[in-house]
Amino acid sequence: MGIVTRFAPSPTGYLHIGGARTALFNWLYARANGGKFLLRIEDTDRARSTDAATQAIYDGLKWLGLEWDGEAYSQFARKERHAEVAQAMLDKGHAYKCYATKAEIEEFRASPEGKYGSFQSPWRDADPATAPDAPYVIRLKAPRDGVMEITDEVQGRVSWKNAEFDDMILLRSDRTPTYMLAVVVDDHDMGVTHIIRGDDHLINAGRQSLIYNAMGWDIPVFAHIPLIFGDDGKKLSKRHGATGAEEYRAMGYLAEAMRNYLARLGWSHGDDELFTTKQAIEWFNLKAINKAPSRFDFKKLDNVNKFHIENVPDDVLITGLQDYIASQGRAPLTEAVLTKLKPVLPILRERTKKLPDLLDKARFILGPRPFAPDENDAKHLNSVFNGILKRLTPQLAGVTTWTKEELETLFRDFAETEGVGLGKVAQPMKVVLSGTTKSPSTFDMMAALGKDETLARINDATARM
RNA sequence: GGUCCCUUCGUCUAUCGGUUAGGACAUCUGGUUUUCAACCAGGAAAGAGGGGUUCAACUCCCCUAGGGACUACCA
Repeated sequence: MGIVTRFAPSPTGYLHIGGARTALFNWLYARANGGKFLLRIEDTDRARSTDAATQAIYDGLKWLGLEWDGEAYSQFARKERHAEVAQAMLDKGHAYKCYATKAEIEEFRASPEGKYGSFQSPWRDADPATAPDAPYVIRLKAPRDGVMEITDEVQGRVSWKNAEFDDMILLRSDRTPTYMLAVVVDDHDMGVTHIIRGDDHLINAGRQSLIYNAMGWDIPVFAHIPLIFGDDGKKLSKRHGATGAEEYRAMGYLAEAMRNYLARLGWSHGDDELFTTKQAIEWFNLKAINKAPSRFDFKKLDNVNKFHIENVPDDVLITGLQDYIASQGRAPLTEAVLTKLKPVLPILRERTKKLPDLLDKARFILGPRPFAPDENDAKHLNSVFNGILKRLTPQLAGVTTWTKEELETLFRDFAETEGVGLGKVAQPMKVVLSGTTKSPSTFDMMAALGKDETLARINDATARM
């Protein structure tokens, strides 16, 4: 029973992080059930839609690994079909032409009764013979009695009195469709079986069901997911920090981590917090989606990111790195660099929260020799340490098994005979090897660098002191 | 104003009538450590309020409060 989901953003900006999660849920559900995940750009608002925004949505989804099936649909391109359906509704008597002008409607809204009820068109039951030769909109002839009930996979059963719904406009006077019409027609034509979207659309599910019924179409399964808020419980906006998916790439988050964090925000699988996308696909279901909105927590995201930086396969990490670098407008890492990087990846991944941190740590293997010490770390290369080096270097030169463990033992013994803490020796050595103390462990670096290179760097440093 | 939705530690959440209400992040204390850090041990921390139903309610029902969505020829 082919499941079809869709993500339908309007291209008026970047890909919002809330939208990204909606897309993720749709994607997860489709993948979990062997279904299709479709993308539709809701570009019927010509004034606000831009190609750049459409591209930003594509880019954001691609970065997040949320590949859609087939070509993306353009809602605007389907306007003839929308008009056709509006006409069909007219023919079936479920819609009517309304000649009320915008001025008349506004006048009604400004009036006392306009404060409460919605606009009731006098043309609903008017004799067609009295119709003027003037522009008109096509309105839905919404039922006045009865109840509209929908069953939502997340919200449960929700109902409204039909009287609550107004005769919404289906086709504007310029023959373009409104959102309400376009969505229903497109979802129907695209064969969408499950509509997973933000719960700001919950009422629209009722309105749209009216159209489905009028056309005699099957109503899809609804799942209205709660929105994401900022840490203060208000709608997530710029002042909370990043709201665009792209920004997270630029900050150095892994797509795998974003998928994990976003999936876990509002959905759960018992106590599982850290999981792969593969697991998320296996576990995902609509029933476990929470009904309450959740707040975005950067601290937790950092923690999730740290986990994935540590555990993701090498090629995924490299891809993430390249994505990050591209987001900074820098040239990609070359093959030569990657060859140097790959062997030290294990020591780079430890204790790193974000991709730029990892790159910082990689300086010891990538950076040009000799290293000019960082401003804050230059103090380590003082005369005392110079003396220490004089006694230590010969010992190092005599090492036969150049491993992390052997070196650590040697340093500990050495520090003990010197009568100083290990930190007094190992810490300045980091500056010698990398120019900074923000590096991997001293012994990891030495082991990775090899004996000759290590000795050469000590030489560089003593020349400077 | 009206309609609809939501409400467990600071945060994300588990619990599907019977638990000392569990976990994770953050936080605090102690330990360890060559580092931005990490790790180990331990602590503090929650069912919005009020009524019901029931032998028993975080869990079911109602009310109140607070938050949110919608109420466009936007989507």
